[in-house]
Amino acid sequence: MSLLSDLRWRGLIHQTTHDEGMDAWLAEKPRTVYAGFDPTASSLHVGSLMGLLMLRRFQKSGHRPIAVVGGATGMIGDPSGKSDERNLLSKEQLQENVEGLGKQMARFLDFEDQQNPALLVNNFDWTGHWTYLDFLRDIGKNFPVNVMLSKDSVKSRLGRGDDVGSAGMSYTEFSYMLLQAYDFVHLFDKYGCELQAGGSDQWGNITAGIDLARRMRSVQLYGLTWPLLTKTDGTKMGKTESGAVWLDAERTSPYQFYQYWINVDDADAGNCLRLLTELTHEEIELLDIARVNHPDKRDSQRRLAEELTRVIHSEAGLATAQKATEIFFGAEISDLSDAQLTEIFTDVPSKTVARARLSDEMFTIIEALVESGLAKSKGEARRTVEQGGAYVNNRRITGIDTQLTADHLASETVMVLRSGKKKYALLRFE
RNA sequence: GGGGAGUUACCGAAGCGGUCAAACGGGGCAGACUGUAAAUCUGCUGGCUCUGCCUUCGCAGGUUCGAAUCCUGCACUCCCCA
Repeated sequence: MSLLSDLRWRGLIHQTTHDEGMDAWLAEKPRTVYAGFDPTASSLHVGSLMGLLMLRRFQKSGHRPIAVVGGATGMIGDPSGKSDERNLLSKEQLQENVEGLGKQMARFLDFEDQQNPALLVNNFDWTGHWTYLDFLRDIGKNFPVNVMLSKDSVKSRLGRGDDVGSAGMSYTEFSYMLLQAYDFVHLFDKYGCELQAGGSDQWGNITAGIDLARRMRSVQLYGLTWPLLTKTDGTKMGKTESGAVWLDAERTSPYQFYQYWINVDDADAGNCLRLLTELTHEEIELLDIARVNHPDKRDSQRRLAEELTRVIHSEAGLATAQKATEIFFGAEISDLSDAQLTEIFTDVPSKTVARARLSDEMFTIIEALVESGLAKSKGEARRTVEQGGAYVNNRRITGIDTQLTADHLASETVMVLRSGKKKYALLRFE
């Protein structure tokens, strides 16, 4: 099956510039394809997954992917899909973000491949040196304003001009598409890049690049967009109550990341499997059937979480996330090492307590709950125990007067306390 | 400037001399149920060295054997009239 028909089957094609000929064009020889990434944050998040995976799919089919971070365009702010003028980031902030993003991309793309290594570039490198006059002469000359005005990204903003509060767009943002269009031409010149992929909101910018290349170089370039990743309830994928789901383990631990996908709605699971994994069509269809017959097993979510966590946090990160899941959902904790526990409970608050208290003093479950912060007062701790909500190493503690001793340690120095179903805390005895 | 109403625990809101750590609702916490969802049901919900003691009812004083409840002053909020 060809790459393009696979993408179509998955629902990953929103629009292409050549619905008819692109398949054959891609089959003809390895092509170079690029997608852009917005450096407004120092880490990639779930929203960037589509682009990264798209490039990865192309690379696996033998094409050469180029990831472009928008060091220059990020300074301007892409108006596409935005209802308001964007705040500009400082150059230093952008530089930092660009570096952060590069590291994460290596998880998706192979930069070492002999045949078609991926490439990571920053568009500031070929945009930064332009002077305003030169840019207007050489690039701006090729942009008819009437065409620019007809782009959706511009129209939707201008239409809002008479609304109170959110007025129009600045000249800066209006110029954004020139920069992105020039990126495409530059990448064609330097790397022979002939295809640009992007989210459906990038259509206008992509076609602007194709037009520019036709005018400046008399070549025909290609473009395709993928649909926006949304949930059936209309909300954005990758958002939780506590904020975005990041691809950086420092911001979103592998466990949290894994859990996010485990909790995907049944209604969204099939779509996610298609859009975000590389599972075969057969396997996805089997999961569809399983989801209808045994929704409670949640095989789809499990598989989705597994695939994505593996790509982003590697096999080891996946193992940690799964072990943590097992433990967070009730498995008794014993015979683990400090290191293992620390890894599993990265998201959990911990407190250090003098080891002597385990042997010399009376250290009761009540004190432990208060000490760890799980209970605000001894009264609250007492209540929790009385109601059967107190656990040490996931084993329920029933007696209010229960003494904790070295026997209650889950590892060399750590004890795992839990209040209720999900609230955990660690006590380290040193 | 004049007149009136109010200020109670995390929030809303009862209580108007002892039986008030203070009804009720929401929230929160725990338990049961469950697919790590939602709903539902049950219990708890000031602190402590816990059959008792301590601190809470805008703030400061006072009356009384005894005050969240009565009196005085102060602060803030709201409403009405100018």
